[in-house]
Amino acid sequence: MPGNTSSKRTQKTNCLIEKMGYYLDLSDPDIAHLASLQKHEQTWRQRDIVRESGAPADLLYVVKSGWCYSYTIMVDGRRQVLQIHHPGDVIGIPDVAYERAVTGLQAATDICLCPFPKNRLDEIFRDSPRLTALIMTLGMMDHVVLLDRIRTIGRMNADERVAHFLLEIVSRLRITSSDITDTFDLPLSQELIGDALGLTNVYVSRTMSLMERAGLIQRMDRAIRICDERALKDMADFQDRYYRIDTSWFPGGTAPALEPNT
Amino acid sequence: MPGNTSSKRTQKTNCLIEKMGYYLDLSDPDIAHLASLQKHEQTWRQRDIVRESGAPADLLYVVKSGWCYSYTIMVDGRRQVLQIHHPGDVIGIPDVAYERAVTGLQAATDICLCPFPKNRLDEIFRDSPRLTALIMTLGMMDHVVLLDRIRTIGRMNADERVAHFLLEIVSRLRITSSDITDTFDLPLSQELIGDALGLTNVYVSRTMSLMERAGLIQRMDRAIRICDERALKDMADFQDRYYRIDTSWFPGGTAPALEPNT
DNA sequence: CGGTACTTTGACCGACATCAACAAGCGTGG
DNA sequence: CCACGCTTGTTGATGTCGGTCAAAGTACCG
Repeated sequence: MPGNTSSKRTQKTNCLIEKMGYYLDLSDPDIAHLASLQKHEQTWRQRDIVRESGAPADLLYVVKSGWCYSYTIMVDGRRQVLQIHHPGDVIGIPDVAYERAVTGLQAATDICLCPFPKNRLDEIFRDSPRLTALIMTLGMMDHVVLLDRIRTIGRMNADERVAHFLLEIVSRLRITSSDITDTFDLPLSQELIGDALGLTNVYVSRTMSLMERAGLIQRMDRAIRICDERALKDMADFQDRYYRIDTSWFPGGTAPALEPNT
Repeated sequence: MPGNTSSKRTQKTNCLIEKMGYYLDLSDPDIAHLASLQKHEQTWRQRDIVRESGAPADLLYVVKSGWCYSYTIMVDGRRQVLQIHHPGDVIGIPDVAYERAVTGLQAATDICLCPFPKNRLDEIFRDSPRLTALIMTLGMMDHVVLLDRIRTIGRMNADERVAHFLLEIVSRLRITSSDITDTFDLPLSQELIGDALGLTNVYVSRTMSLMERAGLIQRMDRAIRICDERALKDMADFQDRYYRIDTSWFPGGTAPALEPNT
């Protein structure tokens, strides 16, 4: 069993295995596989650029600690933040389809990532159909989260967007940190949040101030407390995409993976 | 055969195989697999709802002819169109992760789809790692297209959004119809386009009129002619995600699939 | 012919952007 | 220890892009 430190969020010995294990019973070989993806690790400081958009897309990354984000820059300099990556996430699955990275990758806090070459996926595909299915499923979850994001940006106004954003973050954190209830640290600038939601930093500030005054949330330093989760969920029409997935179709039933083929 | 119109575009004998074959040399067993997914077919009339959001997500669909789209409805009745599906597309890969469908699915034109149960994917995973990789890759392409969409909706103004939208459609059509150069039929109402781009039908109308007056596009009935593709690409910062993918990491090299494993 | 779906155009309005100024916190270097 | 720059958050004044509402025109279809 992956160890349990006393730290609140990031310092689990192995976030990836913990996250995967949340969804599925992992066999020993599967655990070994996952662990081997994290042999090499590398750290970056806050605001460091891990990978530029357009760079060769030969690496994937497992987030070991800290937060980072994928983004694109428009010709006129505007930025769109596409995804926030938390400990336990595998970054870059979509880039696998292309020779060059579609998005940039930047550190939101000091981070530790474990890069691994994308052809390592190939091994997993051969050795463990069950792990393959899980990795695919995690990719599809990301996909669905993007659909939610499109809906949010395309058809919701500022306060609904912010509410949705906060709820998504909490849901995500709750997977790997079951002790999180309503308060969490949000190490993201309002400019970043704005760039994720298609708003400006100024309007994010106004919106969050209003939400706080309305008693929906509370802010202490960079920590956020969700005061009225029910109300937030209602206003943002929020669905938790992280809580539960369908593993019924996975090869090998719900038991740990059997020996691969014949 | 479902009624055969004289139409020039959709009535290829097998769009899925054609599209897959565009990216990869397919082995005979692979072709057989793909063909078997399309044994059953079913037709819907324009505006019919194929599947409601929240329905059991046990089926995937291959589009045989016609256009349809995925969407979500907000509590206040507003709609966000998430994806347009063309002949050859596989619909519902992301729904595989969940027990219930995340999006609704509706016919934009009269359509013919081939539904197949999602556990059929399981077979493919076992039998053909190469086809597995391709299906995953197609899923990731969709993913990347969604990233583009987020960028478009989040940070671009109306004319840039429309330009991007049109270019994406042409790129997509060009995969399965190499004869399309600059003119194509666009069987989508402006309301639908607006719902896809986070705009209103009114403003889509205004925008397209302006673009026509500016000589960027030309409209005859429902057909669109891209008059100045260069200019459109520049204004929308458009990247073609469909033209070329990376298959170098696929199992079995670039040759037609070898016998699986060992 | 009447009904429905779709497009177009005009008048008006509002949500959010833009610009700008200020304050607070923090790391760095003297 | 203070000074400085940098990043971040807040608040106000003003502007604009796209929404809303409404009406009229057109095409299609039963």
